[in-house]
Amino acid sequence: MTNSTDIRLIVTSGLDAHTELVVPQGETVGGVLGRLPHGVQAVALRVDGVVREVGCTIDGNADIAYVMPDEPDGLALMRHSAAHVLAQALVRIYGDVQLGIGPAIEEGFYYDVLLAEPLSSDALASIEEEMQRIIAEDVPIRRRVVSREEIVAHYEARGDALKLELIAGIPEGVELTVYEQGEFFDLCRGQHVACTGRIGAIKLLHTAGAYWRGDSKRPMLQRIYGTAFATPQALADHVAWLEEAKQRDHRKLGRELKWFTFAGEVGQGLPIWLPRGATVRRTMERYIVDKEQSLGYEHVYTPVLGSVALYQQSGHWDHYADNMFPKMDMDNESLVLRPMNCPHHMMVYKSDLRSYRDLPVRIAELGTMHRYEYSGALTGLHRVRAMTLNDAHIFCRPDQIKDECARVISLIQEVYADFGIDAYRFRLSYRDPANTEKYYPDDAMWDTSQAMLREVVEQLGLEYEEAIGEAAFYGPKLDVQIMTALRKEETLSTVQLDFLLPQKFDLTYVDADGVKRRPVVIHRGVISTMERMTAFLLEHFAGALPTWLSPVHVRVIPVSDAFIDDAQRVVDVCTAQHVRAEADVRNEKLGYKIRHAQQERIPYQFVIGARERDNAAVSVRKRGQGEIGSMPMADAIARIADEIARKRDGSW
RNA sequence: GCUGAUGUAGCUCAGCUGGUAGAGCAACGCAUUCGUAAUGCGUAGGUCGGGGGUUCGAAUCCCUUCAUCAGCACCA
Repeated sequence: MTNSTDIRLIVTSGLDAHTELVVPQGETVGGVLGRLPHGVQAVALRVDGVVREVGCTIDGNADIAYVMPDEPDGLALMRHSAAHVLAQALVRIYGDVQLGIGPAIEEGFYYDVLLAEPLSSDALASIEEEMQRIIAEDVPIRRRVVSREEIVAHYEARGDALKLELIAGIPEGVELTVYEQGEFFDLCRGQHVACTGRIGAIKLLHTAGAYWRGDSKRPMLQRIYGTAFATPQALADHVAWLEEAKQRDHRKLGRELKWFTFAGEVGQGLPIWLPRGATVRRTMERYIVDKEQSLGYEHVYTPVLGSVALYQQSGHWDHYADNMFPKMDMDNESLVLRPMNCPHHMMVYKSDLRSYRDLPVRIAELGTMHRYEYSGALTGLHRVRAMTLNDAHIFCRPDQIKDECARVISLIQEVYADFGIDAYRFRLSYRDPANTEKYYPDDAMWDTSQAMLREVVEQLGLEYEEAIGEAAFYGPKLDVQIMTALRKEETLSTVQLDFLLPQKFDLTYVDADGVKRRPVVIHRGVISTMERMTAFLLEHFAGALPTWLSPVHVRVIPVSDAFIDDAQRVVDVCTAQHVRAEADVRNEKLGYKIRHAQQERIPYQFVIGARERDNAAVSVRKRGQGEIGSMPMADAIARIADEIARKRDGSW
């Protein structure tokens, strides 16, 4: 018989789906798991869609599902608990450690701590050992509500100013909870796994500095990064992946493939494009300029220097002076290396009287600019101090905004298809109204422009996410976010609506009624900077870029010295058809040269021996595919030329 | 910029507690004239990131400086 205080639970998905269970009202998640066939494998329950840890009670009828240790929610619980175990280990080993915060993150967890001594990798190893011990002890993790007095007294006794500050930041009246495990407990909102033994496999990865509460004016703590997985195998797979990721690092590939270098003699963050990399860059530049010109963009050249007054007028000086190279006072001017191209393009617009019929005016440039990035921010080609942006500014009437944005978005989509980039997301970046320092203060302008951008994206039916506080100081952005091969998210393309610079530069056009009106500016970058795009492509393709973008399309390999002249003739035919080819005439064996061509990620190899010479043929090898066989030279070259022209690699 | 780590041949790295620098790959030379991911032998290459100090003696210990890496903060 069902008691009136009983509740009915239905497992809706996963293991034991469709199982029904009647339990007393107020039964715990742990109790429910104990009654279900596979409940012991789960780390928590999803109750009506909400994750509940084992100590939670269930107070009414509900749909439930297991939270398994290898799914994202389960991993998050486990990693959060692992962070507590890390803290417990630190207290055991060091005693007087102040604990900041220790959350689960995307691929693991960290804990920010204040410790008298810096942690060496040996120290990390012994902390990890202590963590293993705590996990082996399999102590229960219990949630307990505490009074403010009790918890404050505890942390005062421990001298933990960090925790005391966190507590002080929690409003009166909010319930304070701690999670206890053995002799240790941590102020925490939860949630956690049932006991330390439920934490599968852990590994501490590295330490780093991190500002307390993310504020560069506050002290720096030691952050210890680690990760946890359900099984040792899953952890081993992750560690192996980290190793593989290192092999795709664009700095490593850029050096190996001789695309670019950095020289201390030239300066920090100032890339030197070597011939191979320069060929890739020139290919991208010619491509995008041709494409933009075909779409009504007008390409210009403007100088890399600009007057400080120009940046004061644009407002950039107030926001970014610290990130510009210092000004040069010459004659009666103060000049800086330009950190962006917008003001120069404003002057292009202002060079003529514009009528409503002229708009939209689309001014584009491969704009070289220099920014004083903080030394710690410099990373290969990804963050540099000298860079060239595929930049453009579209000056249009308000009624043209949507159409122009739509055209930019479709350009972005075409370009990504040609570059072989298929996974990307759209992000609307808004201002953070609370951050009055960072954004131009005009609420009406922000409301209008943010709403307008959202409308464009919705009308195009694009999926998007929203990010508060990611806008430029002058307006909202539509950013195109891509996930790099190293699983870092970054912005490649951007479309920005700007009502501010037209005011600042007093831009006008003459409308149909003869009245001067204000145009709107759309800032947009499609292939980003040449530097950043090159870094991205190297990592994304692990150096093996689509044929049309590869620095060398074909390596011609004579079987022996006797065929050097024949190989050279093949190179000449390729070159005449704009197929980038070079011969490997070193005195080495065939297999050796093929190996090298493969390692250099050259898309095609032509092997030339007696059979080929006698038949005007080449023996084709394709990167990643191996030997394809002999075919007439003219056919092979035509086919590759066609792939290059279409920007699509075919299968042979 | 901040915290920590690292810096040895073009590249990847070895060199224990101080005793005077080594390997593989690459380069170059010679032999070989080769059929689809490494032919053999040989040669050359380093004031151990720079500067200062301790010491009879420093790649090794200390100080300082520069650069790089991880992360933080920043990213128009």
